[in-house]
Amino acid sequence: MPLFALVDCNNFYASCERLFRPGLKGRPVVVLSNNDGCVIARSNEAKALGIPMGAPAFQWEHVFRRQGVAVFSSNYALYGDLSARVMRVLEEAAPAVEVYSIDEAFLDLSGVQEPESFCRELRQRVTRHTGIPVSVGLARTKTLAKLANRHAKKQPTTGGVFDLAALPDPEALLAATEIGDVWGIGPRHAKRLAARGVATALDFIRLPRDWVRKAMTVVGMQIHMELCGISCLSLEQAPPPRRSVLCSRSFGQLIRDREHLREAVCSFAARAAEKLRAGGLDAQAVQVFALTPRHREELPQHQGQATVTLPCPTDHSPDIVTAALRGLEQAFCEGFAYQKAGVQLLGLTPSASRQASLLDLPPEQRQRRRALMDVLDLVNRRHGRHALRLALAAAPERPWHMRQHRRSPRYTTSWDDLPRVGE
DNA sequence: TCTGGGGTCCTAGGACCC
DNA sequence: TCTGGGGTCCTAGGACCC
Repeated sequence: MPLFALVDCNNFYASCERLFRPGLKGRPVVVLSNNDGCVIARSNEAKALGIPMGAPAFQWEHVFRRQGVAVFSSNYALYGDLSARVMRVLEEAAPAVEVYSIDEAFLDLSGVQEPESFCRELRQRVTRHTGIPVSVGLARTKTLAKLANRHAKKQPTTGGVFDLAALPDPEALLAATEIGDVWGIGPRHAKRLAARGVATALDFIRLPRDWVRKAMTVVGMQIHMELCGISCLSLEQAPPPRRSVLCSRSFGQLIRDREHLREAVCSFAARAAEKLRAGGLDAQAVQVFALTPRHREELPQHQGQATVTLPCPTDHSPDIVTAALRGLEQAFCEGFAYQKAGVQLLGLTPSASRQASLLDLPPEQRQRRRALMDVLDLVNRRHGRHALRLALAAAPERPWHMRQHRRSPRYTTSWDDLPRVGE
């Protein structure tokens, strides 16, 4: 019988911000999304103030001020680095680890004696080595381990570790879990299920599996089985190959002007191409989209989108930018005020296995193009992401660039931002 | 004034081929 | 009057996750 543990960092981004500012201990902390748009992480104190996940920041500004909430723009350089440290501790301690997201990992503890005390020891180890608090849920399936983890987080009596597999009556926990809180059940399915009288995870497992399969596809059926203790999802230690690369942003102010949108799309395409090369991949197609604001019904709405297929797979920034701008010509409509745009690269294949094609350039020209991209990436790695950019790409001082007024220093990834002790 | 960004998977339906 | 069938590939849309 398999045994899974889910290790999840508590309020991860908020915990990261607190790490180098001991003065924030016990104070409410929130972290905002890109563009300082909405709340994406909250310390327990912030949760206690009733600030919901996803809350638009501007609506809560008065609470932030009145309650002395420490507010941060998101600082992914910091979170990514601390995440890697947490994962390293897990990998050193556990036999098999699947890094599931920036703040979560599944462990396979099938052969481990005394799994619960193993997890308690592991939990302390992570805190000792990284300063990040974590919770651990144990169960026979990944979906149940998620549930166990929620319980470990919410119930202080668990001491941050909860073993559902050792419980004599696991149905009690299912009965206490709202269906929308089950991993894989989103708001749409929760609503449909509610209409059928399903309020809890226990109600759900009592539905006939055939019905679930029909109404919620094989994905729903797997959730059903996993909640019943039948493991369908295995530990994935090697990350699956990427299928797409996306770069999109909301703008600090609406864009009506075609030229400005071209600049933005050019920057996004160039950034997407960098990510592509970093992963050693080529793209076969470039998709561009431009959207008007979702929450402004008084404005005319438009969702423009176009896909351009490349003559042959490439990771060359100018090719990708050119294709993106062609796509934009189709997606863009004069007279609308756009709030967000993006470039997505599709049909990814490893550059190493690139097929020779009749449309390919002669070898010496290919080498020159390759060398150019190598230099571009090298300079930008050494001197910052915008050090070298294509002529069409937006200058960083454009007014519609995203807002990030409250970003903390890059304490762990930038020499200039190292925390100072004893000042 | 102000509501994120980056991913995955599944299915249905159309195009296309033989 | 009557107009095949089966397979594959691609895409769009929907749903979900963190």
